[in-house]
Amino acid sequence: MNLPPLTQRFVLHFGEMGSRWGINRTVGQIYALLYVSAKPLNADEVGEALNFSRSNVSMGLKELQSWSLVRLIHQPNDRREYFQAPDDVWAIFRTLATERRKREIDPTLSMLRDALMEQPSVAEDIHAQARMKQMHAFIEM
Amino acid sequence: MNLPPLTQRFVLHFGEMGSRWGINRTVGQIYALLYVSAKPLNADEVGEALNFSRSNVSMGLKELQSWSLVRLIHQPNDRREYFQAPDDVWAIFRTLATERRKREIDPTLSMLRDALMEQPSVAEDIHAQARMKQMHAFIEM
DNA sequence: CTGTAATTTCAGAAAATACTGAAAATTCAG
DNA sequence: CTGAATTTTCAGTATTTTCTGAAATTACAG
Repeated sequence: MNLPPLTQRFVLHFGEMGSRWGINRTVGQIYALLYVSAKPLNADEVGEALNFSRSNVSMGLKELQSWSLVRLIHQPNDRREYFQAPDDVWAIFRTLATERRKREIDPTLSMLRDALMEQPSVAEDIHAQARMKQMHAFIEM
Repeated sequence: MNLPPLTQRFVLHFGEMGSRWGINRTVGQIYALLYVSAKPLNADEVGEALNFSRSNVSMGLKELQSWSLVRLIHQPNDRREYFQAPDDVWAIFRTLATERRKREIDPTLSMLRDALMEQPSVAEDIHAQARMKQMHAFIEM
């Protein structure tokens, strides 16, 4: 990895941090690099800058696209795909919040809804269901 | 694992979900079990209910305590340690938000602060630093 | 104190996840 | 169409994380 010092710090930090989020080191670094880059980069440039295999970059970019965190664009007279991170920090935040709800909250809500429909069959489950109800009410709000 | 049906569903779901949060399956399941349990449980009971080794339970409970998600209590005339999940859902949410900030936001803020003090040495880093400034301002707010 | 019950630590095994290179698929200029 | 450029897929390998059993430590009743 051969990046200017500030960029490198930022990229490495996001790599570490990535794992505390749901994303992995590679994906975190790719995002960080695109975030601070002055111009869009193509997959080869990303791989070169971070020393990742081309296929790893491809997968990482796919994941970032699925999170809507990077956008794919084309340069005139260049067949390759270029990527950039949107620069409006507010928009990034909203995107992240939405995606996170979709992945972390919604499945739980639906599980709880299902469980609340059931008739508890033993004493312990009566209490358990009551607790689930509390949680459900809270999240719904 | 031999749990009543609703409890089991809840526990398994939290296990899966755990990985989307920063916690692992085991820890997620332990928390879920304590959350729906009508009474505090000791480590052996947890291990028995979930089929985890005693040491795994010990580590999981440690982690949950470090997140302030479970509380350690003692029963009269019983030397073992019992655990329960606080029942105020609001309090749980606040705890989680605090812990999450501590682990996910604060380190980033401090890295950004440091990076903003530096004098960029190359053109790319000038732009990178400007982007970091945007991010810093946003988080700070 | 002493001995037993309870908890924690930790090195290594097991499982899960991430990463790579090679091959397949896709895209598009000519 | 053709074929070169580009991207994607995927099976296998490498790395990281989780989990366990055995041993060490701690807590406490008598």
